[in-house]
Amino acid sequence: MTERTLSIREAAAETGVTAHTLRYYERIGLALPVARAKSGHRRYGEPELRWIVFLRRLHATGMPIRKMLAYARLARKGPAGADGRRALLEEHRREIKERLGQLTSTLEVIEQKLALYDQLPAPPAEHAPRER
Amino acid sequence: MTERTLSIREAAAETGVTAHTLRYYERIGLALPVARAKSGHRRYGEPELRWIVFLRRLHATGMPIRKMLAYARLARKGPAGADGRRALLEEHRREIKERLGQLTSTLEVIEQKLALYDQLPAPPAEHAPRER
DNA sequence: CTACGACTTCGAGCGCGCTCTAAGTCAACG
DNA sequence: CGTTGACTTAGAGCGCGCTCGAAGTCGTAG
Repeated sequence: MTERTLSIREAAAETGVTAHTLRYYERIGLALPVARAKSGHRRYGEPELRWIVFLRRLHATGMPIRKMLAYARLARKGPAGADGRRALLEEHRREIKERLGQLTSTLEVIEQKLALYDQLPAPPAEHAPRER
Repeated sequence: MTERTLSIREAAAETGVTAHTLRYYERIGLALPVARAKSGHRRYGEPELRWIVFLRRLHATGMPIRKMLAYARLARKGPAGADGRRALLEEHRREIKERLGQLTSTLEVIEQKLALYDQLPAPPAEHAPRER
């Protein structure tokens, strides 16, 4: 029943960010001040880790820190912030879908270009191939 | 048969970047020095526009400018740079696929969270909902 | 008791990709 | 001929998201 807690180094390894970044997130208010050992050292539990991982997901999919911050503030308000959180998530869902489309269409463009390298005797010309 | 050329402003509108950015791309070597009117003003033709659009696609899908620069240099070498260009494109294809996976899995996470807002009487708790 | 190493805070610094400013030139209009 | 306005260059500045350095504290090993 002992709760497993991690040092900042371990938490960093677990979440895939650096210890510097964990402290940074805390000081800008993206994460709450975490529990401390009596030495003053941070101790991370499961909920903190899950929160960081979720933030990184949002960030990796293009959400800027300012928006994550807004979401974090709403989360701290509990039920009162539910509508706002939902709106932010819906907005981000839209943006993810947009990015998916962008990636997919560029993937196609690249596949086409690559196909040229396979099929042509001479490599495809690119804009202004001369070099002086 | 007259070639249609655009001013920097028009080219910017056409490609979706600012005139500032067009000049910036030229000075860092991402785009070749473009033709000039006798006034000294830049004149953009079709190939230049297509090149810029392609660069923006690469960039929008996560390619850093340094890599685009490497690609541009290879393109200027013509056939001699074909292998290198191909390798860069293949690498970027891999990264795009990775990003697609990341976006897709995060999209699922968000869909799940959103589903909670629809089904629960109380909104879902988030890490450390208290606000002092 | 001492030395070590992992932690702490605070603040400065950095790489990226623009973005903007200042000062000047040129062409066309009235 | 004078004004307007779109362009030119070179270089400084900026927002983002970390990243690092300095200086100090704590707790365990030898």
